[in-house]
Amino acid sequence: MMREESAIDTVTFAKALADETRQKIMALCCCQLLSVGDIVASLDVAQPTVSHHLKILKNAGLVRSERQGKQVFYTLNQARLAQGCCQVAEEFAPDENIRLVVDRPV
Amino acid sequence: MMREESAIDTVTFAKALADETRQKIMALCCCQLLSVGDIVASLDVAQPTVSHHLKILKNAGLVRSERQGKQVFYTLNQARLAQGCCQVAEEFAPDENIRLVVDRPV
DNA sequence: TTGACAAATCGATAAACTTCGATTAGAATG
DNA sequence: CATTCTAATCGAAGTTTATCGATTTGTCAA
Repeated sequence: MMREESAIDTVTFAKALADETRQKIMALCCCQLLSVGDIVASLDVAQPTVSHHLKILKNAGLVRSERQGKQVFYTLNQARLAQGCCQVAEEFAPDENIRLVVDRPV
Repeated sequence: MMREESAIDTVTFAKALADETRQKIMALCCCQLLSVGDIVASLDVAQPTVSHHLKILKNAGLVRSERQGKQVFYTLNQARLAQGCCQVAEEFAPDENIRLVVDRPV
């Protein structure tokens, strides 16, 4: 499995999501491995800005990184993001029924 | 039903969640109707600060308010919160299966 | 209508955040 | 080892946000 099992700090989680540029980065590397350069090329912002946002996302556990030679590739940690969403919902909306459905087709 | 059907702006939603004081307010008026004074009494912050945060939460559709005489009561809109969580999960974690389970026991 | 009470708005201040140019660190290559 | 390429870090500037005291608005009661 190797999922992050630890609980997420909901403030850290929400702050990581609370920026348009970071949401664009998340959307970009949602289902793929992208280098920092790839992300910079896709988003009208400078390279240090992208690195800054990636650091915040990484600190929240929302992206994984992997060095390949000179480049560093990032990808969204969807499981962690889903976990954060569920945790927020469970904590603040206990009367609603939100579930992480585990019977995912392999 | 009378739920908010409109899609939530995920940046506005995340920004509304991205503050510790606001999360405390949400936790407080999660399952009850509380006046601004009640909230102020529970949270070590001044009344204008609470009003400020309530305005942000209200703007995001996360609380409902209701005047009763001199007082204004607030309560968390759990359905809206759950909707926002699901929307974020669906948008950024499409490979995970998160659902708003509708077969809620009446 | 006057007074008292509750909450919203205003204005100012301080802290946090975003952004970017310049520089540094790390890795491959000649 | 020098060079080149990629990404991280640094430092500064500008913007946004959180906070509070003071004031205003709105409501009820006397």
